[in-house]
Formats: sequence, structure tokens, C-alpha cells
Amino acid sequence: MTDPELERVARHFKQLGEMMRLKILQAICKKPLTVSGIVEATGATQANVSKHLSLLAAAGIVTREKAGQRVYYGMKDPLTVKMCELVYTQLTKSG
Amino acid sequence: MTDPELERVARHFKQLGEMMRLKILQAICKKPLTVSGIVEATGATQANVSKHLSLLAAAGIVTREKAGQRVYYGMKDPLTVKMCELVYTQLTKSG
DNA sequence: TGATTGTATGACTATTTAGTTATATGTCAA
DNA sequence: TTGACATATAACTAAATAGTCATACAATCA
Repeated sequence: MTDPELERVARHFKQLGEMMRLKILQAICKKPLTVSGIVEATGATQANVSKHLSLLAAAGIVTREKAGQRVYYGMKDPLTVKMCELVYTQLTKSG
Repeated sequence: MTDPELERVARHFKQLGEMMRLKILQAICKKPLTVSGIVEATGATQANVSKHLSLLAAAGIVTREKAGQRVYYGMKDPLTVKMCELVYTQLTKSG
């Protein structure tokens, strides 16, 4: 890969390198949730969740769909969840 | 996953979320290289490469093997390279 | 031994960014 | 309209960390 390509891949991984964001992804991995739903699921503040969702959406990791005054966020690519599981089993395997 | 588990997964992804480290991984993904070999391959300074390698080793992403005064670093798990490729195709797919 | 080479590390700076607070924006109901 | 609710964002603080420079440590060779 060229440097710009590596840069993009790194930026993608960086988004997955924050526990709060993984928590958010875990909350929406089954089905899309509203921001307040995610707030409730994660226990984080609304502002913090909203900020993380903006980053995740900008990175193309989550989808965003307005429904009235609510906004539903969902997983864009099932591969992301798979990757988290892969890393998890990889970690538990090596102790 | 529990919070501590998510924390570990996040920490792992965070290591992959830096271009310089991806560059290093790309350099050693075929076969292990010495630190100076990686320095040459990446163009980074020796101190910087060494620091990143310490982090990667601590995260269990690379292997470390001394051979005389040289130290060979290699990929610990081929899955890591697969993941990078997955993200790359995922990104190029979505533009 | 001393000199040299390969690797690691401590101290420092600058940058990035997670989280908070307060507020703005947008949407619906009465 | 007004009021209530849902989401986004600006300003800020504090913490983490990439990169640099100098130097320490370790292993080899003359």
C-alpha cells in the first residue's frame, strides 16, 4: 500500500481504538438505535455520544438516518463487528 | 463483551491506528526484519522505530527475537495483515 | 581492553483528542 | 406562536502520545 492508503487504513483503525466507540458499536450492532437509545445503552453523556457518532459516521463506519426529530445510527458494514470479534478471540487465545 | 474486554480490544485497534506502525507491519509482514532493516524500509529514525516496536510487541502484535546484537521483529499473527487488507478493500469499495 | 555497531530509553515538545458544560439547531405537539 | 424534546456543536481542560535528541545499554571485533 502507498502512504496515503496506509494513512486511510490507520485512520479507520484509530476510530476502532477507543473503548467508548466500541461500546457504541456494540450497542448498535444488532439493530440501529437513536442517539438517546445509545446514550442509555452506554451510560455516556449525550454530547459525548453525539461527538463519537459524528466521527464514526465521518469514517464511514456507521450509517445515519433521520426519522423525525430522532436520528438512527446503525452499522454500515458487518465486517466491522467481525473484526472486533476476531481481535477479541485473538486476545483471549494468547492470554 | 464486558468493559475490560472492550478496553483490551480498543487498545489493540489503537496500535493499528497509526500510519507509522502500519508501515512497520507492512515492512515485516513477509519475513522478520532487524530494527535497522525496518528503519531502512520505513525511512523513520531508529529511535522512533524502536519505540513503535516496543508498543507493538507489548500489544502482542509482533514477535521479538534476539540474534547477537540484532533483534528481529516479525508478525505474530497473520490475522493482523488480513485485517489491514480487509479494511483497505472496505475503504476502496466505498470510495 | 577499547572501539564500534545495533538497539533501547529518558526527557522534552507539540499535537491530538476524549470528555464536559453550555448552547445552538431542528422537530413535533398543544 | 410557545414549549418540550432530540440532536449537534462550540469552547475549554486534561490527558495521551508521536517524534526528536541525546544517551545508555549490549554485543561484537580489533
